[in-house]
Amino acid sequence: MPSADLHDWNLAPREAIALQTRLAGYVERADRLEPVRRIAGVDIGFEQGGEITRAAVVVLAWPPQASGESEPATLEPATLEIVEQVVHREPTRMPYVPGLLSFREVPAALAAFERLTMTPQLVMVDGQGIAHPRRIGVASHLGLWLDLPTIGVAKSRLCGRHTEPGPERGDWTPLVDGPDDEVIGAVLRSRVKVKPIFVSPGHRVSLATAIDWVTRCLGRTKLPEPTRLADRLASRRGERR
DNA sequence: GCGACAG
DNA sequence: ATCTTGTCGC
Repeated sequence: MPSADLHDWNLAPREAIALQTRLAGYVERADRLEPVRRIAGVDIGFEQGGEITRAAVVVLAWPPQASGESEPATLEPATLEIVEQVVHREPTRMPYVPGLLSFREVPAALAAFERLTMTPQLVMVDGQGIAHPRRIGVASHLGLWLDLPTIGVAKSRLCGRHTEPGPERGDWTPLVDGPDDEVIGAVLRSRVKVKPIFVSPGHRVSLATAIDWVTRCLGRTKLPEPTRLADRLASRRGERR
C-alpha cells in the first residue's frame, strides 16, 4: 500500500478521483480479521454551519455483557458496553462532493483514532464501503489508512440498483452495479417498517461477514449500535448535563 | 442535454 | 451534514 505521506487530502476533484482509482486496487474484499473483542463506530458531524468538523469514535466491547438478572429486564438485545470514546474537532477542509466524501471526513477520523488507547478489531463507518462508483467509499478509504477491517453502514444509496428487501428484520437484497451486475453491498431491513440501510464491505471484510456483524450489533433502532452511538456523539446529542 | 448524488 | 416543534406510534 502507498505510504500515507504520499496522500494529499486537499486535492482538486480530478486528482482525487485519480487517487481513488489507484487506491481501490488495495482494498481487500476477503475476510482478514482478528478475533473480535472490540468494535468501533465512527461518524463525523459539523458545527458552526460547517466551519468545524467533529469526528467521533466509540469503542464497544464484544461480546455483549449479559444483562444482570437483578437489573430491570431491558428487553431483548444485550447492551454493548462502551469502553472508550473520543471526539476530535478541527477546521473543515473540504466541501461535500458526492463520491469524494472520504477526503472531507477521513482526516478528522484518523486524528480521533490516534487518541484512542485501545485498538478495535473491527470498525463500522457511517457511509459506503465498496458501494461506490470507484469501489472505495469512506469506509474503505479509512480502513486502508488504518489497516483495519471496516464495514460501511449508510442510511441511503450512493450508487447501484436493488429491489425492495423483505419486511422482516434481517431481510436483505443485493445491491448491484455496473453492466455485469457486480454485487457491491446489501440493502438490509434493520427494523420492521423502517427504510432499509445500505451495508457494504469496507476493507478486509467480505459482504457476508459485513452483513453478519451489522446484524449482530443491531439493538432496538435502525442503525447498529457502533454507528448509532458514534452518530449521537458526533452530532452533539446524548450530551446531557 | 437530463437526472442522480454517502454525509 | 445542519437548520428545527410538535406529533404519531409502539
